[in-house]
Amino acid sequence: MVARNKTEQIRQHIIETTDDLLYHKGFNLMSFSDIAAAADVPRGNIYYYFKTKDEVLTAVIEYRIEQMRAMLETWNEEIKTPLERLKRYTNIPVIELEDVTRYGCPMGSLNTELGKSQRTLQAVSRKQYDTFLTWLKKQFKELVPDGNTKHLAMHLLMLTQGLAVLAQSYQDKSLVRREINYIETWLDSLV
Amino acid sequence: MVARNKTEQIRQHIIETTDDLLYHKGFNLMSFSDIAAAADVPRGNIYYYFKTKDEVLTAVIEYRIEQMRAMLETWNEEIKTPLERLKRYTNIPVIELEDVTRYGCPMGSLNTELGKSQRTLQAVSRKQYDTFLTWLKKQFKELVPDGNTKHLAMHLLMLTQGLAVLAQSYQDKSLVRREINYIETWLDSLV
DNA sequence: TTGATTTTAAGATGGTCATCTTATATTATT
DNA sequence: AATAATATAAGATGACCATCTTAAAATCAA
Repeated sequence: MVARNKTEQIRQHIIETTDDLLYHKGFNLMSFSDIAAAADVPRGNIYYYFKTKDEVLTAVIEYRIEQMRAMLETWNEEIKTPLERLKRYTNIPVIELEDVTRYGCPMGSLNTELGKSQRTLQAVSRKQYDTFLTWLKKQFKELVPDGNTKHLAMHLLMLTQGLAVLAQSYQDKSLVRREINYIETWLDSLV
Repeated sequence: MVARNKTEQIRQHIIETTDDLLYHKGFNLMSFSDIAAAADVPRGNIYYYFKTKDEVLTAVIEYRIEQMRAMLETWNEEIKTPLERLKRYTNIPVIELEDVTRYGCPMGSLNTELGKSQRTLQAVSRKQYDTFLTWLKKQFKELVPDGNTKHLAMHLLMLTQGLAVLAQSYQDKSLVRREINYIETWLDSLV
C-alpha cells in the first residue's frame, strides 16, 4: 500500500514537472534527460514509470485535462451567468499574461508542433481543445439558445489562439489586453 | 562567371527545397540530411553553401520575404481599392486551403516553434509578420484614415493566425471558409 | 526472518544529429 | 598545357538521443 502509494506519488511528480517542461521547451526539444533532471529522478529510472516519451506526453495531457475539468467545474459553481463564465474563460490570457507572452498557449503551441509530423500525438493533445469546446458550447447554448453554439465556441477559441500566437511572437502584453477587451465587447453584443 | 552562377543556382535550389521542408517538418525536426536529400546535394557538400543550420533558416526566411514583397507589389498594382486588397490578403488561407489545414501557417507555426527556446531565430522568422504588417497598415490607412491602423493590422493578422491554428488542429476546411467570411464582413463594416 | 516482489540507477546500445576535415575532382586563368 | 581557385563528397567527430539490460537495493508478504 505504502509502496504503491509512493510509486504513484513519484509518477505524479514526474507528470507535474514535465507539464512545465513541455510547455517551455515543446515536445521535440524535451528529452528524457530533461524530464529526469526536472523531476530529480535518475535517468534510467524514468522508464520504470513510463515506457516511452509518447506515454509521458499522454499522461501529461490527461493530467492537464483533469485540471481543466476541475477548474471548469469550479466556474460552473461559482460564476452565476453564462456571460460571466465566458468572460472568465476569455480572461485566462490576461491572468497568465507572463506565460502567454513568453511561451504562447500550452494547448495551441503543442498542437501546432505535433500537427506537422506527429499526428497521432496531435490527436492526443487536441483533447485539450475538445474539453474547452464542450464547455464553451454549453455556455453559448445558455447565452444564445438559437445561435450556432458549435461555431460560436470555435470562434471564441480561435480568437484566443490567434491572440496567443501574436502575443508570443511580439512579447506584447498590451495586445493581449486590447484584444481581450474586443472579445468581451463581442460577447456583450450577443445577449 | 559560369561557376559563380552555377554555385548561386545550387544555393538557390537548396533554399527553395528547404522552404517546403521547413514548412512540413518544422525547424527542429528538419535535419541537414533531410535538406541534402530534398535538394539532391551530397550531405557533406551542403556545408559549402551554408555553414550552419541557422544560416539555412535565415536564407529561407529572406527568400520568403522576397517572394512576399513581390506578391504584395503585384497586388498593389493589380487590385484597385484597399478593401479589395485587404480581402485578397484575407483569402490566402482559402487559396492555400490544403496546406493550411494540413500544416498550419508557415509563419505562425515557425514563430511558435522558435519562440520557446530559440528566440534569436524567432526574431529572424518574425520579419515575415513584419512585412505583412507594414503592408496591412498601409491598406488600413487608406481604408480608414483615422482608425488605429497598427491595431487594425495586428487584429487582422491575429484573426488569420487563430484560424490557421484551429484549421490545422481539426483539419477543418469549412472552418476556414466560415471564418474568412466573418473577416470579410468585418472589413466591409469598416468603410 | 526469509523469500518474493518491487524499485533503483548505472551503464550499454545503436541511432541520428550538426559540424569538420580532407582528399579528390572540376573549372578558371594564365 | 600548367597552375590556381573552386567545388565535390566521403568519412570522421563527438555529442546527444530514446530505449534496454541488468544487477543491486529496498520493501513487501509469509
